[in-house]
Amino acid sequence: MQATQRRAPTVTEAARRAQIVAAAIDTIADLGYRQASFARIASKAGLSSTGLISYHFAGKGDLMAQVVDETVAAMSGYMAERMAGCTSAAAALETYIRATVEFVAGHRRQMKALLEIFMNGGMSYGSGTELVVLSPVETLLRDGQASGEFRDFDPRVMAAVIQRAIDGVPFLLETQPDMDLGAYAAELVTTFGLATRRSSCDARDC
Amino acid sequence: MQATQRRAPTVTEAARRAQIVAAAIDTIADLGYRQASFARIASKAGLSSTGLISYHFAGKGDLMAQVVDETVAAMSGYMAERMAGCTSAAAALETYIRATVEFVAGHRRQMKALLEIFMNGGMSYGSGTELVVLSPVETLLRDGQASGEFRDFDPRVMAAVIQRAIDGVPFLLETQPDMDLGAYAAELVTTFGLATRRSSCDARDC
Amino acid sequence: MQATQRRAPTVTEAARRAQIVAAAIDTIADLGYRQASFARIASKAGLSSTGLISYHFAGKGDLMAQVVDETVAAMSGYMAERMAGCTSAAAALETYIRATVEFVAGHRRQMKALLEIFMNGGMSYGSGTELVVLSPVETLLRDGQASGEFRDFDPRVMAAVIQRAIDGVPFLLETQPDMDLGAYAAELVTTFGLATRRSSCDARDC
Amino acid sequence: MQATQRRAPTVTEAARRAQIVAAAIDTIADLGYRQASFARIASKAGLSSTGLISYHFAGKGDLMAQVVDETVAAMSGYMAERMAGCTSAAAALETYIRATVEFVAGHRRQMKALLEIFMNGGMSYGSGTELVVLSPVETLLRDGQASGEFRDFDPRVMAAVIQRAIDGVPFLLETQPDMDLGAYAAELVTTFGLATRRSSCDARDC
DNA sequence: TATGAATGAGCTTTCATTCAT
DNA sequence: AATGAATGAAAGCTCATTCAT
Repeated sequence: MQATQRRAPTVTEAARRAQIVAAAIDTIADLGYRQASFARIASKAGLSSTGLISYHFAGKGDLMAQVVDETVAAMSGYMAERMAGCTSAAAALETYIRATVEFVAGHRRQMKALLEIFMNGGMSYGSGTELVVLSPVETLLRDGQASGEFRDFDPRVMAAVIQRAIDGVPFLLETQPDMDLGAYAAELVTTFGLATRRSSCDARDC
Repeated sequence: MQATQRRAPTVTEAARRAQIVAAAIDTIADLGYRQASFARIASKAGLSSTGLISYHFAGKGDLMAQVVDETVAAMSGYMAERMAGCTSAAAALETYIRATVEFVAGHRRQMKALLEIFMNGGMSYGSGTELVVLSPVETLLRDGQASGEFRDFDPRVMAAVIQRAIDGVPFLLETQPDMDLGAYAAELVTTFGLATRRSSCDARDC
Repeated sequence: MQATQRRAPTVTEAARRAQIVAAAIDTIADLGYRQASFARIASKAGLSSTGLISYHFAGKGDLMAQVVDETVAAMSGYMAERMAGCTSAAAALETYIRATVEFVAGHRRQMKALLEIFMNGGMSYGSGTELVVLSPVETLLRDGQASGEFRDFDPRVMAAVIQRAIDGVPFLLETQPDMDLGAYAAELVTTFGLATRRSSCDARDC
Repeated sequence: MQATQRRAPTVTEAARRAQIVAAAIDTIADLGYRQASFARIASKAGLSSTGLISYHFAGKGDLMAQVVDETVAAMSGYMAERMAGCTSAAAALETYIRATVEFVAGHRRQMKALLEIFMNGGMSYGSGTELVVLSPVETLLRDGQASGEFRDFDPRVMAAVIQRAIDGVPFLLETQPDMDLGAYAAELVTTFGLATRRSSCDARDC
């Protein structure tokens, strides 16, 4: 019952938990959520017993939640760093797209695991992702509309569209592993630039 | 035996199969792919044993393939009807978006089941979706570029973005069940209209 | 329940039963007893339903008993013909060995099926074979001892040894399918000639 | 997990495995291979679930292989001890026959199980028996021929005949449980003595 | 006489979890 | 803190058999 009542974790415990979480990510990425049994995760982690996982985590759901938390935290940190210093909303959007694509491309195994968990575990896509990940884009879009940079559209819908375009990267990579992600990001930047900004004609008084 | 040698199916058999497929869709939609065991599907269908499912289908994969086939066939029929008579590529794109959103909204359970199967079963998203569902959009976009209606973009990337925007409807509906789908479709039409068409400035020789 | 209460079988019924028995032999010979399910037998017989087998036979045991009966009857007929006209016991033994080896070699599928059933079905080797097949050899040996041709040995033991040597042919054929069965029979004839006959030295007053 | 990665087995594990193997032998001997399901073996072993068998053995094939290994090892040890110190080939053959009959008679349940597995499991009689059990006799016979003790016969055929005569003991015991095995062995010794040795007439220059 | 349909028990295997040590 | 052992439920699948037509 160690994992349920939150006390300060020892160093050893933290290390074990991290090791197990890492093994879980690897296993899910390699074999998919369904094949990622405790037995296989323990095997990949070099653990002698599945009981050790049960000992450190309250259950399978708990372990998966930790995988999600860790991955989302990593992404959040990366994004925060990259987004700092953006002046205009348009620039922020471009940065957001490029940075996210880059992160997704550089953490393919984590993203695959994340996706598998969202689709498979009880964790619903809506309740998890939308609140944590969707929001920043929507905020960004609202800011752009307020400042007059962006045309009038439903920010929630546009945010969903953009987010899903970015989240689609893993799928594309599965089909075309050698895809040029810089080009992909550039396409998205152009596309959503055109889709969001006030018409350049208007701007140029046509 | 039934499932191994292909004969002309009897009326009774066709009915049973349809009943089982329907129960499978319901079960998957309600409980998710992982919980959709033969036992639960049989229970939902009011069958006496899981053996009857094995009797009518070669295995779980076969049953799931039938679910996919049936749903895709329904969507294809619907789309074919709606797409007929589109003259310009832009009109075709608009119709495609509106029709697909409508269909998805009107067949939420089937779409949920479809998604679960794609994510979970052996049926890979890439091999399944891309060929069956993604392709028509890409073709449409290529046509528009060839005719000069659309600007120069990567049609595969744009197709993926559009398709994912549409496939996202079920997720949005989960969060906001009362969402105005007509408005959503209209937003998408506007968005991808702006994103794809040759700049109006160019058209007016700016 | 047709198969349990013995009435005169119609021509059609006899044909069906023979067809099913033949299919059972083929299936067992090809796949082994364990894989020889009603489904597979029906499939090999070109039958539309396993129910037809249940209709014609009281159960799986009954069907297997028919396979045994039919094969044993065929062998008995063949042996009776070949054994006719043997004068001395030694000649009879030689003929018995050669004829049985020939029959076994010429009906490998039936013999394989027979063996599988004996080893697998409830039908015990002792109760079935010993009474039906073992006896003639024992009788033959006793006759030879009575006439003074054969030395003094336990006829039951010798009969068992001879019979098992012959029954071993299918096993040898499995390992060495191109084995020369004539040579094998000749070896057995010599071996059991030496083992059974009164010493030639004694006969020649050494 | 246990069954997949080979570690040094603990005392407890070894005991459990031995217990399960013993229960498997008993079950097969009592009910035959086909009825020897994990459920029945577990029940006979007093285990709480079939899962425990799967936990200790990689599968049914693995368990059966252990049964075979254990039995063959026991027999090999017994035979090695008994065969030591045989000088002539004739003496070796006699010892082999007597010792094997004794062992078979004293381990009827194991032998029955062994036979059932050979006939039923994937373990083919040819690949298993011929190499492990048949060979020593054949070698022995070849040695006797080389030394001039034995007459000229096909050693493989003779070995097969001898081996099958010995393997037939369980069947005979099934019919006549009170059979005198010493007498049986003596009969075999005499029989195969006559069948193999160079004619005494030749020896005496007849 | 024969068929398609249905049944329910049975199979091996995998699983997350618990527990004594 | 960690291990090996054990548990029992659940999984997908096959089977011989029954039955209405």
